[in-house]
Amino acid sequence: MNFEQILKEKELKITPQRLVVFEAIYTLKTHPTAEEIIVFIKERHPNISVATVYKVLDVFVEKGIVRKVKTENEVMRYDAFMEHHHHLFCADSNRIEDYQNEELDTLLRDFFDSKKIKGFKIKDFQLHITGTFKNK
Amino acid sequence: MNFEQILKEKELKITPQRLVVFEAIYTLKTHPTAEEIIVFIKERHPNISVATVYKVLDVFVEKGIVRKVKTENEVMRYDAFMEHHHHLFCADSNRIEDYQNEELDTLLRDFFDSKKIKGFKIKDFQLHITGTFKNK
DNA sequence: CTATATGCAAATCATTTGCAACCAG
DNA sequence: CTGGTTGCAAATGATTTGCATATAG
Repeated sequence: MNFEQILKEKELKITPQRLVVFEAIYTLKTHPTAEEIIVFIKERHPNISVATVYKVLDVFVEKGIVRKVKTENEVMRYDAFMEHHHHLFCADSNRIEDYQNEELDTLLRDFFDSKKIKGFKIKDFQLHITGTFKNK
Repeated sequence: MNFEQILKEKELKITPQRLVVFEAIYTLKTHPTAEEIIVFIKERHPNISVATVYKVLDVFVEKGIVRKVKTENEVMRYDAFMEHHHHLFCADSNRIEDYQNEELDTLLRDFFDSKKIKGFKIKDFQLHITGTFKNK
């Protein structure tokens, strides 16, 4: 894949910094943190600014070149509901709702019982459903 | 549910602060942030310390009384892999791997086609699979 | 009593911002 | 040229920490 091509398609200027951030993300295949990307970059381009890396990453996410992975945190949120359940995330706001469905759980459990994931032992799974709420 | 009972079971001392945090989380049904919990609490107990709320929440999570909801952020992570896919989260480390499976996607798509979620329009879904990696 | 828990203020740490200088198109 | 980009240093904001004091059991 050609970085310059992608930038051009997204109507972004081709700058050395952007190419370098691209290179870092594509070389680090481990869902790197911004921190890790910065370390990687600093090794070969000590002059690039931390703020610039963040800015470039923001633009990339905005343009759909790169995706943020949902992980444990954020502004941390707590859920008192301890039963196995899934979540509905509103695409337009911070609203989150619980979603529980026995049938879905059975479906998934059966699926993973028959189709194991090589080298991975499943403890639990949770579906993150993104969309929009109609009411309210 | 009896808060004092739960604390006792978990071998935690029953303190007014813990009861108040409990009350906040159970009253706020919106997956509150620590911030929101603190605001709620401050209104009725202006004397409780912010640091204490964080400490209490940490203990609750540790003891399995409350759960952190996985959301967009954390120390933010970026993924260059833009195709629809799921994630394997290592329970013991920060390792995350992509997981892609056509069959699973079809299964889920079919499920949600027949079983709509009331008041919610699904745009996308992503399965967060937690477990342990055998190798490495 | 004694280990735990709390409160305070200072410290951390990722991320953001403001703004002047820079450079891609 | 000229607006989009960069770099710097300072600002922000959530969360944590150290430590002296308070308190549950």
